[in-house]
Amino acid sequence: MSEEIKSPEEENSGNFIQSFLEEDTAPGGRFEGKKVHTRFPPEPNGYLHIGHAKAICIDFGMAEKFGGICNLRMDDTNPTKEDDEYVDAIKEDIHWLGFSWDDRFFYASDYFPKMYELAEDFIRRGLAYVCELTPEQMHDYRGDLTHPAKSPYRDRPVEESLDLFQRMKAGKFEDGRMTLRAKIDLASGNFNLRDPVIYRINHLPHHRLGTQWCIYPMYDFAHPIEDALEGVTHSLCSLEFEDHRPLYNWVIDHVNLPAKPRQIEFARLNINNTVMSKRKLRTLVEKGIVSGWDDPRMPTLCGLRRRGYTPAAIRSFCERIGVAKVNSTVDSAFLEHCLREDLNEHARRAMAVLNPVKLILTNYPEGKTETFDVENNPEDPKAGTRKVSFSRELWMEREDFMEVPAKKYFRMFPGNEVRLKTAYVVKCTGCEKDAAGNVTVVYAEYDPETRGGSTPDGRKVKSTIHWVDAKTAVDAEIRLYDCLFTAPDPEAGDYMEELNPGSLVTRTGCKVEPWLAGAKPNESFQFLRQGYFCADNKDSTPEHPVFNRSVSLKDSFKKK
RNA sequence: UGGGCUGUAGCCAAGGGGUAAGGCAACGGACUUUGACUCCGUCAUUCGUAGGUUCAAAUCCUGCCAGCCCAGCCA
Repeated sequence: MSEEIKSPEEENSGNFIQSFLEEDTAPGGRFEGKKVHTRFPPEPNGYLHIGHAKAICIDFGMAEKFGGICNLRMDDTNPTKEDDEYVDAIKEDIHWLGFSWDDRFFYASDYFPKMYELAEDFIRRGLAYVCELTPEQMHDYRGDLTHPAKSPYRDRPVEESLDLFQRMKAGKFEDGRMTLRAKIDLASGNFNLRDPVIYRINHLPHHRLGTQWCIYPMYDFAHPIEDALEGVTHSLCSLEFEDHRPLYNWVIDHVNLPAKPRQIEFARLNINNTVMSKRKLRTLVEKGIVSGWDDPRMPTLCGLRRRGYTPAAIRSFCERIGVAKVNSTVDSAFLEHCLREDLNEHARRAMAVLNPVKLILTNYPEGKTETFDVENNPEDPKAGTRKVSFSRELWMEREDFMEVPAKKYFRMFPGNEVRLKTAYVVKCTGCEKDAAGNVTVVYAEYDPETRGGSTPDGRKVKSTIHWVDAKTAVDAEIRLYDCLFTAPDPEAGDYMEELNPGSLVTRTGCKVEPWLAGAKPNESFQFLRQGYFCADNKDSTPEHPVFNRSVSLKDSFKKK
């Protein structure tokens, strides 16, 4: 009875994180009887991009799958680059993707008092000490792959460390003067364990606490505590934190908190030819190479949104690429596929001529106008129909006409019949050209017997082309983005200077159906055979509609 | 050179002793009032590599090779 249709979630039949969660919540498991509790912990120092979308889908998705919950937490432990602007943008983008955290929105900075208390406790227990090495000395003393680190202050008396730490907090020392370090293992092959710094002095004002603090906990100390305080069971993060897990566990083991979260790492997302580094994206914005974080060429969520990408497509993509520990690079064609799939189902069809040339039906009465009903989406009858006007003079796509047809070309050329979508079958009779040889008008005769586009005599018409009534058409600007902000060669290393701004062609004087002038921003349309477009949410006005192309259609005719 | 992690098709990715899922891409073909969509078919005798254990190995064992991450008072 029920048809076996694979949903995207079923496509990949599970992943290793899921296995861990099943294990941990099963009888006898580490978190038996507890509900899975994850968190998404962005640092508010930039906008979220498609790479974060993967993490969000994993963090929120896994919790959801196990009937658990996921917190949203701003990991604001370093005031240097953080800003409230980013906090709001991050929340908006996650909501847009379709995830919610209810009342579980937190700031790491909320826990500063508790963290300070725990740090003092570490000192008292001989687990931490104040170190006065300069950053340069610290580096020199760190040792190397085969030689252990040196730390002259590690045996400082507890009372002395405590006093210095309290004075650090009181603002008695300038930035960099001293640090608090965890006393772990100077000889460890894992550098993170060579007495890592856990508190540093920074007199920059914090984005929400101002100058309340001048010492800030480091990630390795703060993060496990944040997780434990929130009752997180599974702290999912990316592969580069694997080496930090022993330190994460060390903090958890030595801190007296009931929750014992488990860190699990997975590979972050790479997409070929796509810049996926927050630092580089920020540079593009700061240097003015793009118009902002939401420039439609950016792989940021707000950029993709403005470009016409849908939350459903992005989530489908994230679910279908899977979760593993291999560093991998997903083909950008797959992202595009997921978008087309969603848009094909949901985007309304519209007629728009990107590169117009006049088409005159010489045997159609002057001054006459008729109206056709066109389906808004043949994939979805519920999308209804709309009225389209038709008269003697129309706009057609310049590339839909060839005076001398190429082989395998079966659109408009003298003597050939084509169908004007939903209107009539017309036969091309010729064209008019200017002095330079450019086609200015295409002439054709319509067949009154074919109203609606069907042929009563059953003859086949090879091609159907789109058009817009010249009498009612509206001028629009259409931007054809053919790729995201790219690096020409992924192997190029630090290619900041070589970033390719993405291929962008702006077409003005495009002709669109009149109702499109009032299109809602971010609603996607399929401009027949030209791809999917959405009204630009910033530059579009009712007088001057602007459309961004999200993705083109696959065209099979281009290969011959 | 020390530590950690990873190798299954062009790209993702399941599978964890019983004879290589699925998706993308590609390529055929059918259908089509979008050269789109949809549909059907093809696409790994073999799982980095060399040995070993076994009736049976992508799965277990050993060696080797390759790639990624780590020496911030970033996260």
